[in-house]
Amino acid sequence: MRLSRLFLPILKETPKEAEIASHRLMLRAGMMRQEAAGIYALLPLGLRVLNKITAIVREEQNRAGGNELLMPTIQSAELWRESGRYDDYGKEMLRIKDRHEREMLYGPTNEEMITEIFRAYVRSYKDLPLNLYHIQWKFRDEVRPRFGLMRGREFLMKDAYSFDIDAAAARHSYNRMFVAYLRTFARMGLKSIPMVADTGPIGGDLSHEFIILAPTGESEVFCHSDYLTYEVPDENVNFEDATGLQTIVDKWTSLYAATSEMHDSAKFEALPEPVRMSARGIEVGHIFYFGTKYSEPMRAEVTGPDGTPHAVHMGSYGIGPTRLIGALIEAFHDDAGIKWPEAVAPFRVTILNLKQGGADTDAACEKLYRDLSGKGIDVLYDDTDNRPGAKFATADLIGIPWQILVGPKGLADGKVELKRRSDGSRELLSPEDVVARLTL
RNA sequence: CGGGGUGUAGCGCAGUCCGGUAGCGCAUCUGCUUUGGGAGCAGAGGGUCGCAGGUUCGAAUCCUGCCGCCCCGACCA
Repeated sequence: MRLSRLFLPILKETPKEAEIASHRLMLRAGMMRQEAAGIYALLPLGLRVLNKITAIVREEQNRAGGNELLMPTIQSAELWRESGRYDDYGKEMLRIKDRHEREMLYGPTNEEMITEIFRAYVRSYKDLPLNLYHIQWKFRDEVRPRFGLMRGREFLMKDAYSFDIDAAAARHSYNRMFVAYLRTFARMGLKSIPMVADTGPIGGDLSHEFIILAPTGESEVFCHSDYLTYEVPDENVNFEDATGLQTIVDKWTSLYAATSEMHDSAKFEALPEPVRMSARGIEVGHIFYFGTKYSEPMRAEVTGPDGTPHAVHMGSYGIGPTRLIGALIEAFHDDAGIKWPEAVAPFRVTILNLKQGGADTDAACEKLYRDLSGKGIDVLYDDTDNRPGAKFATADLIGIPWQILVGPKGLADGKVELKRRSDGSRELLSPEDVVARLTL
């Protein structure tokens, strides 16, 4: 993509409504535009990041055994009356009426609908375990939306639902998601720590929040510092091996870790002082096991080996991809702008032509652009006629992991400069070596 | 939902107290020069002053009502 043709409305000055880094930087980097309180349009750069995030989420859900489908955003009130949540959910649920005065709602979550789909088709324990998920927009009418995408009212959510014949099998399903979540966040460059969580209005008795550490995080968290050194299972982890998964989950839940709401200061103080870590965190995922809370009232049953009906044991598992955009920026930025991890960067590399219109620089940039694009690399070529300083500022702001600086000085020696955004390190290389380096 | 702010050009702001027909910086457009850390000079365009009433010869400014948005708290993927 050529920058001259990319719709990238960057701002030099910070819009006054933005207080925290991610909100400020998303607006400045032209990633999104606010349309109403807690409601945002994603611009091309923001959408690119979101798509990278959802691709990783999807891969890991599929690897763990999930089946992707897509449920609608609008749901019927009747379904929610059946589960008893229509009245319980309160004002956070956006209720609307269609032209026939039928009561509808914009889904804040999908337990009811997925249960309805499940019971319509699944009859036998032989069809279990089953994990269904989708990635869909949700609406929760937050009293006070804030922090840009981090707490919007309309947000994208990956929500998965598991169905099992009994509690033991459900525990295996829960563990699949637990491990998938560890992997999902790690692939984005994030260190996530599972913490025992309050189950809230969704209900149930087994739940973990996945918290990533960021200095500007919303909540205060307390944990054993050894979690920072734990290895995340690699892609060869066997999700069918219930015992193996349980071992991993046991390890990741054995040490103290709690958000401030669940914090037990006596337990925490009992830890040796050097391993006590208190930090700021952002919740990016939440998993629940809630047994038969929905399957009983909604009669989602299968016939068991004994020939009698069994209400299925369910779990639900959420990740907020739009929130993750903000969380990633909170975790990876400096005064100059965003520092995207490569896995989620909108472009992997950007070429800065420091003398646009110069015969040598233009030719060198065009060749680099062709060569890198030809290798399937997401490359952004800054072919605008801005001065070098402006190009540096833009590249740093939008946070592309690799910058290739092509200027008359270096080209005189046949060299261009490869700069790494994350640590600012630079290296003088021939254009061929740069291509080789980036295609390793 | 309580408390506190705020609304003037795309963005950041001044002007409001003390009424006289709207200004600054950045951005945008044109031209020339410039090209390794947000360029310089010259010129140009762009605003129903959040909305609706009212007071007045005259309202961005005073009065009344409404709306939007932000921040702090209680609540949450």
